[in-house]
Amino acid sequence: MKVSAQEEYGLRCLLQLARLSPGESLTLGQIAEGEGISQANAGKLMWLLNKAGLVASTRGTKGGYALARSAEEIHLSDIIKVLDEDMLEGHCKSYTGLQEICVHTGDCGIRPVLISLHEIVQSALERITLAQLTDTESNVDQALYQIHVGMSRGVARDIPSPKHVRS
Amino acid sequence: MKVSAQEEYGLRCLLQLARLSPGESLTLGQIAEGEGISQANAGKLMWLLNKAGLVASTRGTKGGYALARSAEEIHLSDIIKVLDEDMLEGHCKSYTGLQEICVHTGDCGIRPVLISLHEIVQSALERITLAQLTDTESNVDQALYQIHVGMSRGVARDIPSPKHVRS
DNA sequence: GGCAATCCTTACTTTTAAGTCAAGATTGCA
DNA sequence: TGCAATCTTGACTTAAAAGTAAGGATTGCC
Repeated sequence: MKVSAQEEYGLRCLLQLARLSPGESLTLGQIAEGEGISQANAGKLMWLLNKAGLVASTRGTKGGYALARSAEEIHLSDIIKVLDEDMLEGHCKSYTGLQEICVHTGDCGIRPVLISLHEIVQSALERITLAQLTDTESNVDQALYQIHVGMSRGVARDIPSPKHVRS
Repeated sequence: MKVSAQEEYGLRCLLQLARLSPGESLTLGQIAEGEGISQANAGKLMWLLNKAGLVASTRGTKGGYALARSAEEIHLSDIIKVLDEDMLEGHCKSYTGLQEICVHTGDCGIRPVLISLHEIVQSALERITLAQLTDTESNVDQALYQIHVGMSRGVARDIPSPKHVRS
């Protein structure tokens, strides 16, 4: 249950764009340098994000990338959805997309759990915008802490508070 | 952000053991057959779970696997932790474990978010036991729905209720 | 028009995760 | 003791994800 490299770097590249002033843009070279990845790799990520309508690209000299809409209107859920291709679809194929068929048809105990987990993560991601990530970050920490606390209500079990939240 | 094949199948194998009556056990062959995977593959998973102290194995004829403690005492978080080797450790190495080093030292914006996400998932997993999964399952659906609802409190945003929860 | 800067796209290589195989070790039973 | 059933372990093969390379297409500028 990890964030893939594609998800992580795609998110990071978008973050660079989110920090630009209106009208500015970045070239592939600049984005790649900022993340310490190859231009080719950054190109692939930006292509995906472009195709999904999250970034706008202009070609030719003076070209580059910018967000397709304001950072306030882009939620992490949008981004992850794009970079995490084969989402849980199909009938009873494995959640990972590796097994096309599995022996558990219908009532394979853990499937509802996996789906619910996915929904929980998705809910969290829907509450965070790119704009929030460009701030001082304490903003996001607060939001995530809220979610954390929210979860613990109504269920009898202690949750350690996130260590990185500055009280 | 997917559940890996190893996590999914490991969990499923444990579920088989959780359904046994006290004193019973299953051989590798039985476990493998139950999941539709090869015996070799099941062997690898059980070995990991054994090493982590979640299952107990006995060798020789009449041997097999059983849970090392009661299903009520095994939380999904325990299981996932074992099957998802390189957890977020180290300094600023990528969350995915692929990049040993990255250019973002110190304040790489998204890291706190990734960690918080991980904690959110972990919190959810800590509230579900293997025992709950062996029940009618509506049990777990309820628990997860609670978490879902809990999250939405205190944050102004609509969350679609999980489709698979039978009202 | 010509050239340079840039994005676009496809095919390829490398690395990692997943899965397999086979030989070894342990136990129970006749 | 010997054999069959079982788990254990390490090396190997295969499949998927990640990353690279290179040529094509578009644009702006002189």
